[in-house]
Order: sequence, then structure tokens, then C-alpha cells
Amino acid sequence: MPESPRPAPKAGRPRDRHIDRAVIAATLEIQEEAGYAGVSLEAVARRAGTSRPAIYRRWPGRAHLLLAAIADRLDVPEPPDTGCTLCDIGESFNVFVAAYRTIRPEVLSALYAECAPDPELRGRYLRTIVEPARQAVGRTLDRAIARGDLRAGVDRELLLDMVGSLVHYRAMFGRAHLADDEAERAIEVLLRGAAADYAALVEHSEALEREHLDRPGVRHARASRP
Amino acid sequence: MPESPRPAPKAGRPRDRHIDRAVIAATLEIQEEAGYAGVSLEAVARRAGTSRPAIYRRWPGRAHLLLAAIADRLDVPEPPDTGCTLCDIGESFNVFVAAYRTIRPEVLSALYAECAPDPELRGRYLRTIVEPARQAVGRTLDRAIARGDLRAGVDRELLLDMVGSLVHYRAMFGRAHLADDEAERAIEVLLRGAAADYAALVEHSEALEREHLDRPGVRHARASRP
Amino acid sequence: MPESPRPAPKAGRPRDRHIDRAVIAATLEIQEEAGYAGVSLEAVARRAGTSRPAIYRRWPGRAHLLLAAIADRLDVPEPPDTGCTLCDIGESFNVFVAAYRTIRPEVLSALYAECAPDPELRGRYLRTIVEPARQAVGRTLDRAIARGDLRAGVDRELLLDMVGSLVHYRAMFGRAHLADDEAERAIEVLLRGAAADYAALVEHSEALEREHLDRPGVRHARASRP
Amino acid sequence: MPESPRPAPKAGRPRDRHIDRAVIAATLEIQEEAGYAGVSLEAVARRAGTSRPAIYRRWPGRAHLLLAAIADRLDVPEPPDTGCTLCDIGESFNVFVAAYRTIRPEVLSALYAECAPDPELRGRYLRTIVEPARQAVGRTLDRAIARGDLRAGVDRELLLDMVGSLVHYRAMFGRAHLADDEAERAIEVLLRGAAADYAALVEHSEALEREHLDRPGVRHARASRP
DNA sequence: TGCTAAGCGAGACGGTACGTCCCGTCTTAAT
DNA sequence: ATTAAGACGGGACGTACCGTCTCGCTTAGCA
Repeated sequence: MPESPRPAPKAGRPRDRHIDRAVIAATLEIQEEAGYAGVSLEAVARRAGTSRPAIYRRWPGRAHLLLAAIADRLDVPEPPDTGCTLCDIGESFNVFVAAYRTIRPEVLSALYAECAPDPELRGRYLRTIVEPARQAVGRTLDRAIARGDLRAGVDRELLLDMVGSLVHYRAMFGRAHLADDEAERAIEVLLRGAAADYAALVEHSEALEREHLDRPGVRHARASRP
Repeated sequence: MPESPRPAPKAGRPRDRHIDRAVIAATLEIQEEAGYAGVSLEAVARRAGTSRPAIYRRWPGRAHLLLAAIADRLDVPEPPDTGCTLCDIGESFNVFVAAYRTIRPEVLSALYAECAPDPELRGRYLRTIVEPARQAVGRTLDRAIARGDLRAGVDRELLLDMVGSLVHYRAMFGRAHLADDEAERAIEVLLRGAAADYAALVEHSEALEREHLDRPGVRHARASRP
Repeated sequence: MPESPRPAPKAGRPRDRHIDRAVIAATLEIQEEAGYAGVSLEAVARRAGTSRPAIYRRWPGRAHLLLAAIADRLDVPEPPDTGCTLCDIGESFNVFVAAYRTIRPEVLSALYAECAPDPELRGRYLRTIVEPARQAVGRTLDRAIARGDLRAGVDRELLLDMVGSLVHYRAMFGRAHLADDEAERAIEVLLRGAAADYAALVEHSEALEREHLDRPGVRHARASRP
Repeated sequence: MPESPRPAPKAGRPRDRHIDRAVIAATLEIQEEAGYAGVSLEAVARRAGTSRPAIYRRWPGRAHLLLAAIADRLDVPEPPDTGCTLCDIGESFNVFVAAYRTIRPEVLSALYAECAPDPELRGRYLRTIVEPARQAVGRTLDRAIARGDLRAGVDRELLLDMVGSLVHYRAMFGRAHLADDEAERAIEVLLRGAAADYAALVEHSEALEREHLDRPGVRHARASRP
């Protein structure tokens, strides 16, 4: 569902939906092949078999278009609710990683760069690219807080940023994507820092692990023993 | 001293050093006034009172030029060595914040975006913009490790990234710069998570605080009591 | 009464006559203000307070519209019938001049240019713009021929073209409009060339001139004596 | 030798002469195939295998370009100097006809239409398209005047316009190009009107004709006897 | 008098061409 | 030999306008 930030007016000839799709598709293709620099509206129009004005009618510029194209493809997995805080929060990184993995890092940065100077655009970027993953992890965090697994007074937003920023940072600055063991170590640091009783969380996780064989799709954070 | 990555050949007519300076100056001015998008070599050459080829002779392109101009202006403070791990590491955020504060966030992201697709350029970016602050904080971390204040097995690089990424993330995505109290809460989380004995660190810090009045320039992380 | 070449169908909602008038008026205004180049259907529709399709429903395109608008305003004076061939034919130039004077020369040429490639349109142009004046002068010529004032075998159409072309040429290529004395000299050349007995015509004209004071509105060609 | 009204500057990279030629050639081709309306700078650039800016660097716009292209192809024959005024002036029409014949009438009118509103351009049009033929005929006229073959006081410029306008008019308004017999009749009218002694001219012409067989390339006006 | 359908008005569409900015390169003259 | 600088060839931009299509409303003519 390619969402144009320029809503199609009610009166007059209706837009050709095929063009919407073709443009989004062309944008994604070019971005994949030639990077952000290759995404000129000229090239997109050419590949989509349409004209530049047809694109401008839908999106005000390159950044809006790319944002729409990328948001269209974003798929933020819902983190599991296993009752095991350690495991669930361990999945948090995967949520972010999965979200950002669809996008080539240099495209992500270029896109943000183009959004940055325009408040409206920056807002849209945050709303479409950043927030979905952030909110997904936020829900997990809320459950942990509700269970009393985190210290009282822990700053929910800050914690979200600490997870998100780390993934984002790595997504941008390479050192490749966050490796699995790195993610585990990071979670350990964060949970030792934020949990009301870290040892209890580990205990609980292990109990669950023993109880039933790993359910598919649910990974446990195998935190190293203290 | 604007460092031209293109060394001037020995033979032939020597380069006009005034042009080096004028170009760097013009670049910084324009970047400040019109943002990254305004920095076209055309505009820089015009403002510097020279021609485009003269710039290309010195830097291979816009990104190199801007990198040189911005690196020229970067100032990374050396974090203090007070013996108080809590305080010293508390300063870490300030190091990053100070480093990034010289640069307008949207320029930072745009610059990185342009560097990203080119390995050589990305390396130069990391080396010039990211590493100085990272290494400065790294030295503080090493002292803490040497003192045995951190748990054995703590991942030094990961910790650096967790600090750096948070500042960088905020520098880019706004929610303004990291507020002081947020930084403190973040440090608390990180140190609770990474310290061998967090309570001891707090204790030690408070002892030092009582002992002598705050030395100027050294702020203490006043962690909330458990 | 702006004549729409597209007849309104009988059934259905009838056309709004106000739009006919408004469009013609807008066309003439714009043509006067901004020349032919300024007459885009877009602009006409805007000024007439209507939409482009409403215009297309009435005229097939810009040329048709302008032709209609200009024809609407054309006013070809009827050349006098004084019995004095010299005088009457002397008026011929004025007929053409007057006919073309209503239209700015550059509009005239542009309009014709747009009509030229399309036979149907060119025919309409000739019929509406060229022929009226041509026929008016033709009638004068016929009277002269009937009176036997022209040599037998003189090519009526060619003569008409020689008068018309000269005025048209000057109207287009400036050297300003044909000055009065130039017109007289031209008539002298043409009549000396075409008359059966030029001297007799001059004689007759002068006789009439002596007989009665100049009637208003009738100028005599005061041909220089041989 | 495609003459660019934009003179190539002395300094800097010199223009690619191949582009000059290719653009002129493409312009003429398109004009021939698709008429004036088809000559968009876009199309010319495409066909010439170059870019729009390259054209704009040489000519300020479509009209200048077409003017240059057409002038490039204009070939005005030099009217003969046979000593026979009747013959020589008889050739005058051919000079004009030949000059205009290279250009499709509707292109001629469209070109002029675009030149008309701009004084500079109109001047250039007159200078490049109209004057060459006009001057050639003017030289013939001057010889006739020098020989005393024309009446004293005949308006040289007016006569030139009467010849030129007739051809031009026909070239534009079709009724096809001036037919040979029409031209002869027109010349007869003009010379009867302008000659000091028309009968003597005819006499002289016929004497020459008897004397030597028609020289190739020289046609005699066989004026009908009164 | 109420219903139907043709034609109307207007708005927006898809697309061509425009004239301009900037890029990266080449050429000449000067040092 | 290499500089400084001007201009080049070309890619892409964002806009004006074209000619067309679609909508919803109006209105004449038929039931």
C-alpha cells in the first residue's frame, strides 16, 4: 500500500494506481542497485515508465518518495510475550536489527540526512522508520515494568534509546550489524543496570528453559553466569 | 592548518596557500548558513574567489573537503583523571557531546551519508570524526578496568559504542542533545550493568566529594540511592 | 457574436453563453497585453474564470480560438465607388491597411504560422482574415475593368495580390505601415503598369476634383505628372 | 559554417565543432520532417546526440537556432547582368523565389512569427533571410537606373518591396509559389509602371534575343504586345 | 410532474518541453 | 611541470502547459 503524503484529491481524474506501485518499485530497485545517489527522480521516472511531474504530484521530493518506499517495505516483527523478561527483552535488539536490516545502511543515513533539515520531514522519518520498532520494544518493556522486573524509576524512553541507538549506530557505522553475542552482552549490561533483581531474572529464564523445550521462534538470552 | 589530502607535487608552479585557507573558510561559512545542501563546490569556489578545478586539485570531492573543514574545527576535550570512576565515566557523555556539538546535526548526518558508500571515505570519517572522542573515553574506561572497577569480561568496545551511539543518536535524531539528568541516568544504568561493585563506586565517589570541594570542571554523577 | 466552430449539440444541458463571451474577451485581452506567446489556453481559461475543457468543447485549439476572436473584431471598410478609378483604387491600400491594423502584426504572423500546417485551418484563415479585404478591393477592380480602364488581359488576382502582399509585407516586416506617399507611388506604378490609358485616368481624376470639392472620406491619388 | 550568434569565448575549453554541425543538421532534419512545431530543443538535442545546455550555450533559443540553421542553407543566386533590363529584372522574381524555396512556407511563417516580437531577432531575420535576396535584386535595379531605363524619381526601395513582398506573400500564403507566367505578368505590370520607355525595353530585349541564341541560364521576359 | 440521460462545469491527470544549476573535465596562458 | 581560471559537455532539477479523463451537477425532453 504505497502511501503518498500528497493525498489524492477527491475531484478530477483519479490517479493511476499502477503508477504509484511502479514508482515505489522503481525507487526500491534503484536504491538497491545504485545506492541513494542513484535515486534521481529522473531515473525513477524513467524506470517506472512514467514522467517526473507524475511523481511530484504524489510526493514533494526525493526524500518523501524514498521515505514512502522504504516505509512500504519495513517489517517490524512483534517481539514475543513469553513471560520471560530476559528472553523478551533479549529479542529487542532483533526487532531493531530486523527493522533496519531491510535498508542498506548508507541509504538509511543518506535518507535521514536529507530529512534532517526539514522538521516536517524529520518528523515523518521518526514516525515511519524509527517509532514502529521503538514502540514494539516499548510494549515489551512495559510488560517487564508491569511485572515489577525493572527497578522503580527506570527511564523507559532512555532505555529504548539505548537499545535503538546501539543498533542504529552499528547499522550506520558498520562494524557490521550487531553480532548475536554482542547483543547478548549488551542486554546483560542493560538489564544488570535496569533490573530490580537481575539474578532472579536469569533464574526464571533458566527455569523456563528447563521446563519445556525451546518453543520455535523464541530464543533465550543465555546470559553468562556471574 | 587545512590538511589537503592531495599532496602538492614538488615540481612546477607551487600552490597558492591562500586558496587552501579561503576554501576551507568558505566551506565552513556556507555549511553554517545554508546547511549541507548549500555546500556545492560551485558555491564554495565562488565565495572563496577561486575556481572549481582549484578545489578539485586539493580535495577529490565535496565530502573530502567538508571532512577536512570540519575536522579542522573539531575539538575533543580530554576527560579528567580524578581517580573517581563514577565521575570520570560520567564525563564520557560530555566528551562525545562536546565533540559533536561543534557540528550541526544535519550536517553531521549528511556528511556521513556521503562518506558511507565509499570505504576509503568512511574510514577517514571514522578516524577523523568518531575515533578521537571514542579513544578519549576509551582511555577513561581503561583506567577503570585497570583499577578493577568493572566486571571482568566486560566488552570495552561495546561499552564505548553504547555511550557513543546514544550521544550520536540524539545528536542526529534530535529529541535535542542528551539532557544532563538523562546522561546521569544512562551512566547509572551502564555502570550498574558493568561495574564489579556499583555500590562501592558510589560510596567512593561520595567519599571523594566530601573530602574536597568539587574541583572545577569535574562533575560528579549523583546517582540516586537504591 | 462569437462564432463557435463547434456547434453545441441539441440534447443535454445547454452551453453557458457567458463562457463563450468571456473566453473571446479574455483571448483578445491577453493577445493585446502579452502577444501571441502569452495566449495559452491555460491563461485564457484562468482569465475567463473557466476551465480548459470548456474551451476545448467550443474550439479545437488555440489557433481556432484566436482566429475566431480576431475575426470577431475585424472590420473591413467598403472602398468607395466614386467613378474615379484612380481614386477608388488608391483607396485599396487603405482597405488592406485598415483591415490589418486591428491586429498586431506579430500576432498576425504567429496566428498564420499556427494555421499554416493545417489545410482546414489555413483555409479558414484565408477565408476569415485575408479574403474580406481582398474581395472588397476586388470589387473596385471589377468596376475599373468593367469601365475598360484596365488593359485587357490584366490578371485580376495577381493585381490583388500585389496590393495585398505589399501591405501585408510591410505590416509584418515593419518599416512601419505603408506611408501615404509610398502608397501613392505604389499605386502610380501599378496603374501605369495596368491601366489601358494612365494619362486619361489622371485627367479624369483631376476633372472630377475640379468639378466638386472633395467629398469627405474620398481621397484622390495625386499622381505626379509625367 | 554554422554561425552561432553566441560567439565562442577565447578562454577556456573550446567548443566542439562537431556539436555545432550536428545541431544545425538535426534542426534542419526535424524541421523538414515535423515542421516548425516539431523543432523543440529537446528533440534537436536528442537527435544531435547532445544536451540542451550545449545548444543554449550557442544560441539563446529556438528562434535563433532555426534562423541560423536556415540561413546556413540559404542560397541566393546572383541575378545576371546581360545588359537587357527586361531580362535582368525578369530574373528578380527568380532570385526571391529561389531564396525562399529552400524553406517550407509554414516554417518560414512560424520562424518569422517567433522573431517578430523581439526587435533584435526581427532585425536578424531581415538581415539574414530577407536582405540577401533584396540586395541582389537591388543591384540589378541600380544598373537599370544607371542606364536610365527607369523613370526618374522611381522609388527603388518601394520597387524592391513590391517584388519581394509578392514572392514572400505567395511563399507564405501558398496559392503555391509564383508560377512562371504569373511572374512575367507581374514584371510587365511593374516595368510598364516604372520604366521610362517600356516599349523600348521590349524592343531592346527582342533585338538581343535575335542577335544570339538564348544564353543558358538567361530567360527573357516575353511580354505580350499591347 | 417526475425520471432519465446527455452534456455541462471544473479539477486533476499523465506527459512533453522548458530554461537553469551544478558537476566533473578539458584547455589555454601564466608562473 | 604544474598552476589558476574559464568554459565545456552533460545529468538532473522543478515548473508551465498541453490535451484528456473523470466526477458530480444541471437541465431538456420523455413518460
